Amino acid sequence: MTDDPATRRALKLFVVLSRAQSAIAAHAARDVARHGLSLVEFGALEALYHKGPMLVGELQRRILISSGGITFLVDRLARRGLVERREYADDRRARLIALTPAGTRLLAEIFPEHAAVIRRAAAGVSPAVQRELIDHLRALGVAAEHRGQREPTSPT
Amino acid sequence: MTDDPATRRALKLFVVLSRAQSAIAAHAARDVARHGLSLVEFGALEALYHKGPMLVGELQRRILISSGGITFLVDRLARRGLVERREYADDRRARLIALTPAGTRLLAEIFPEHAAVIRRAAAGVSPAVQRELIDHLRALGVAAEHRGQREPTSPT
DNA sequence: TAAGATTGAACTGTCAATCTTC
DNA sequence: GAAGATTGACAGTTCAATCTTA
Repeated sequence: MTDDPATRRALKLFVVLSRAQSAIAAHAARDVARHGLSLVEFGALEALYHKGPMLVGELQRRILISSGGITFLVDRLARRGLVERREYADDRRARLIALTPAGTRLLAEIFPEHAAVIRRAAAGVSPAVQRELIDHLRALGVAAEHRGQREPTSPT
Repeated sequence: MTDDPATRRALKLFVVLSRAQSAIAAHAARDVARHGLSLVEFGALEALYHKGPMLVGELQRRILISSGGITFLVDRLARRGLVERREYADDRRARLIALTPAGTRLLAEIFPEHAAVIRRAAAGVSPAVQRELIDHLRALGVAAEHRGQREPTSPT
């Protein structure tokens, strides 16, 4: 595979990181599916529920989806009466997305149980280990993101 | 959001876990895209490169894709001449998937640089922290997977 | 000219049904 | 009847092009 121990370690880390993420995501997805929602749909609703109305682009960056994807997603949620588009006076190109009363009610109903599902899925490791994981994963994520800031243009 | 500290911690853990995974995956995807491959395509080729030929179902479980998805993926890779389907004498329902010489050459060419990309993406945390992360994420992932074994039937 | 959002085409993945072999 | 693989219909995403406003 590779001889260099640092490289082997990094590859292993990426594998276990991906597996753990997908194992917990599977629990989360199964839970929200009971209410006819995908994980991405739930993520958008949850962001609006906890942060309040936000611009389409803000929501897009928060849930890591393409610009075309966010438009289609908001369409879907709007068609189901869970969110609505509002005009944004400060910049008439932009639109504000907000939960409708029905959307707010739905989230108030399903969020607590969803949070409990995540809590149980993570309960395999102790609180102390969870705290360590949070710190270290945050550092790992931030560093990896910053390394991506510079585009893959060849240095002239 | 939630008052219970254990629940808050688990939600936070899931968020940083997802962000770290996707930050590293973004580097990996950008790297293999230079060769016209998606991350899933690369994952399948890499499995075959390091483990040798395997049954369709084995490959499917290894890269976490649906049964329809694996057939479509193998079709794509076969059309590009990177893998081939072989008959499997022990069970004539099954098929063995193997890299072609061209597929093997491609992986020999791109794997080292890909591994280096992952190594650099993970370099934001020290080797000691990486080792801890590997152990704890493995425990977290295994526990979360096992909890999924029993279906969501209510306890009687 | 650029930035925010949307559109339409193309692609990738899932799901349920099916075919073959066990 | 069950298991391995495939198929076809469909849902969800991305990408490039476009429209509107800054």
